[in-house]
Amino acid sequence: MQVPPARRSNRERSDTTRQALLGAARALFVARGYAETATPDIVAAAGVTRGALYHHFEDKAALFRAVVAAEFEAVAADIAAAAPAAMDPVAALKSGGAAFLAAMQAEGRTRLLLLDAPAVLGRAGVDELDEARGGLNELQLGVEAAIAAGRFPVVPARPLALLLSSAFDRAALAVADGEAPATMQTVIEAVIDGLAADRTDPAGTVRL
Amino acid sequence: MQVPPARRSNRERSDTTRQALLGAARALFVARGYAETATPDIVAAAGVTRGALYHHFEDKAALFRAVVAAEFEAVAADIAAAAPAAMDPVAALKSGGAAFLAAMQAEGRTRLLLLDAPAVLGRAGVDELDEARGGLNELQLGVEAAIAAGRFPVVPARPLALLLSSAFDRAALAVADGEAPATMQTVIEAVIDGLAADRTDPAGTVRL
DNA sequence: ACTTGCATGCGTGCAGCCTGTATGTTATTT
DNA sequence: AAATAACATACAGGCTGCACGCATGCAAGT
Repeated sequence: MQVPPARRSNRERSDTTRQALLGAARALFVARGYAETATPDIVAAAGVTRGALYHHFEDKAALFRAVVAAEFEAVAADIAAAAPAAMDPVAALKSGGAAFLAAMQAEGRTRLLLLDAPAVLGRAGVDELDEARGGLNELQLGVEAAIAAGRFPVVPARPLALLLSSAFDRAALAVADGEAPATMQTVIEAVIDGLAADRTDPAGTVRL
Repeated sequence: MQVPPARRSNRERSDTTRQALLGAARALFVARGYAETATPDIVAAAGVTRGALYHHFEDKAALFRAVVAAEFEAVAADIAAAAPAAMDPVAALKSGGAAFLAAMQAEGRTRLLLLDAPAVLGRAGVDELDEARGGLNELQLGVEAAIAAGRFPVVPARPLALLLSSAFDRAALAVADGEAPATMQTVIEAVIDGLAADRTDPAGTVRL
């Protein structure tokens, strides 16, 4: 029997093709990297034409940006899903780090967010997307809380958050490359504990 | 008057064109990034033809790899030039970090080594070049020394070195983006001091 | 309700550029 | 003088972004 073009609203059509493009693009970007992935391959996998791609996205980089934005969203969601919330600031940083480490192990996530994204979108572009959905801001708030509670040394919160974020990223990369998660988690906690231990020193301990 | 082709040895010819290519490529990679730099532009700037480029380098990525390798070499040289050498392990890490931070401020170095290199050569490829000329190994040795001296917590040295290296990188990036070097240095020292402070705790201090 | 006009979603073809290689030419080494 | 290294030139294939064309959804007026 004939299939009458199944009258769909424009909104529906757009959404489905956008999703198809984003899905196909993500898979190929992960498998081959941004530079090695050609738009003809993407649209073939998505079952549409290049016309559709360039109708929905300004260019190949814009498509990539959309994929990365969705990925940040997913990371934030994964972390939020595992959030125990209210606890002391230092413990919160540690458990947040663990949650981040776990969330980043989703297939291809490290390549997408930590390898290709900075080169394609620039560091600033990545940070923008990251901050748009929690990420860095969340971490900075955690650092500020730890400082305010007197558990961390009094240093500029944003720069410290940047360094910690970078360390978390590298840890995620190491795990994705085969390093034991427990090992990286241990080292991360050593760094955080260090910052915290530092604090109690002048006031709460006596050095012999 | 005529310029007789000035008989030059093959070695000389190769060296000069290689240098011209590396120099021109570096400048363009820094100015526009790897992906946006075309080989025709590189050879035009170098005053040779694409034939020469593909005679000396397997492909565009190989040329980039050579540029990156030279840059790591330069970083190592800059750091070595500022090395005060023998001091206590923790102080050595701090001064090493400062030297690294300063060395990375050379024009375009952060873009080359921290943004494009990971995407083009892969994390493993970058680490390989880095280790080939000191870099990570140096840092790992420093960490091992601090641990051996009982100044750092007993954690796997390599992973900790990775995290610290990553933090240093991010600090260099921040400074290149306009952040005050003193600020980043302060934060880095806070992290290192934290790791060190941690250590004296069980043995050398009494917690009240 | 109908149709008229416009906007949206998408397919197709084209122009320009870029990479890598094959082939030719000149200079150097042996 | 033969062989080889250092380059120059020409070419093939592929990719990106845009211009254009077509069909369908949609909003308004009557």
